Amino acid sequence: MNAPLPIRPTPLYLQDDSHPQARVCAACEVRRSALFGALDAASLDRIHTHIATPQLGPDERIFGRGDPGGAVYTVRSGIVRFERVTEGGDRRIVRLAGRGDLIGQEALLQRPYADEAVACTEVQLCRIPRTLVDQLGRGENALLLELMRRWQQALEQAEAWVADLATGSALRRVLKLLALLDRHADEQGLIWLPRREDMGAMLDMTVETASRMVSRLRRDGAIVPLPPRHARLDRDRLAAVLASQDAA
Amino acid sequence: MNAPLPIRPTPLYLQDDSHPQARVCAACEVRRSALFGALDAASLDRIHTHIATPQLGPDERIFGRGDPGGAVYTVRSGIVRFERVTEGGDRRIVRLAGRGDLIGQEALLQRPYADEAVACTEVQLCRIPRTLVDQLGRGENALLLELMRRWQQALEQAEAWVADLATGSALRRVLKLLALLDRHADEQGLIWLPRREDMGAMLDMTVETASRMVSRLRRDGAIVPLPPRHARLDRDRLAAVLASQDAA
DNA sequence: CGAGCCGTTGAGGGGATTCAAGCTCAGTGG
DNA sequence: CCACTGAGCTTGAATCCCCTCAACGGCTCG
Repeated sequence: MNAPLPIRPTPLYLQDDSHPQARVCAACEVRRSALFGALDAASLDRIHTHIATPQLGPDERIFGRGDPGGAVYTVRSGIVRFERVTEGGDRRIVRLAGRGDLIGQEALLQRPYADEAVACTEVQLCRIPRTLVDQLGRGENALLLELMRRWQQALEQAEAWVADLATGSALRRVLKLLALLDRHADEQGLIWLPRREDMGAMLDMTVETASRMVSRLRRDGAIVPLPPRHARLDRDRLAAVLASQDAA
Repeated sequence: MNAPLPIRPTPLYLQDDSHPQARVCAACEVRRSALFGALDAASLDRIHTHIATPQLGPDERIFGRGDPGGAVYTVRSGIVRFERVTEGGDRRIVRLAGRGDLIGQEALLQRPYADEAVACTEVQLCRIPRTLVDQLGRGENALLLELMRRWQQALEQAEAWVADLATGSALRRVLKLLALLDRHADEQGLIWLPRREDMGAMLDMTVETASRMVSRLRRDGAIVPLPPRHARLDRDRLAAVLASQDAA
């Protein structure tokens, strides 16, 4: 059971004669960090009609690997995972995206999606058709800069994933994952705690090992699992465990 | 000992009154796959004077993590590795770049470089000052598209690194690395074979384990090391070993 | 209430690390 | 010319971490 996300009311100063979706876009709480934050009100007004804001539940698919890329998405809330199947035949999660992240950028290059994108938590998206960005790209330079910034950000996240989550002992990798998830904590300070099977797909370990590590941290008081799929972290104790781990 | 790379003569039809560097750019053997392949001759003529073509030997540094990003580079030949130091304190190679790849894209966003870039083999580069792309970006759309394409390519390589090189047994990871290096083989079919220490930094294993795996493949006749730092692969036998590995 | 999924824990075995020693080879200097 | 040296590679033995296989408990749902 996942509690529905709160819906913010439209600010009063925007309840004018604009198109409804334009008001939603302008009021978007992630707009300052979102892709279209780079656009002025006039540009926004030209495109708002084509932007959908789909909402998905856990384990619902956003797009699949190989699907024709018809749109890019901005993550407004929630966590999205990118999966692919290794040649060995097992599922591997290669990256996570959270609030403000841009996903499915391949679409802008008229390419099929490279990975399967699946919602981890309840997820709110902005769906931006590819053609929309195409025509904007002709004139607006701010958008392109913002786009490149996101691209680079995704790249750095992918490299950080290799450096952090694919390195060291099982305990260390779990600690790093928790640190990453902590950056996506909700307003009550709760994190999304993946199923052990998903943790295995992220960290290349078995469900048993993932369970053992989480249990160990739970016994140390560093994490308090709050089913379903959530937990509270004690950052200090986690840091202490990580430090004692590095010392060894 | 690394043999000097062959220098191609300038095609006859280009020996006109152009600037010398313009001729070099136009004759560049990787141009069709290079960033500026998207530009026409006129644009090329405007910028050629500012493009340097540095040449580096093995283990020479191209840029360091945190350096102010003054330029992007196209790899004309050779292999470049991206390193960073994990919080654990040990060196980790997070990606490789080869012919035609664009490196240091952070510079276009006026950011410092995210990783240390080091030449693995003899490397030839095109150095493209950031300001040059800035002014081109205003008018030329083809360049921007090409730029985004490369960005996406780098991202996909990073994700494939996680899926391939950070997954499975030590033998499997070594096999995957060899397959990757094979795609950068030179004209004689030789690959760059990293030092065991570097293999360890790529695959998160010890030098001893890396050595054991290479030795095992050598005994199986799947790889013939040709010091210094090179080897010849038997693709069929490598595939056979990989298959028998997956079966287990 | 039984079925099924998920998480947990234990026992045993295997693969990677750790620690250690010996090897090749290039460079150096007696 | 050749011992000496140090870096890189290889191999062995012991240890340990993680995987595999197995069993069990809590929970949700039909």
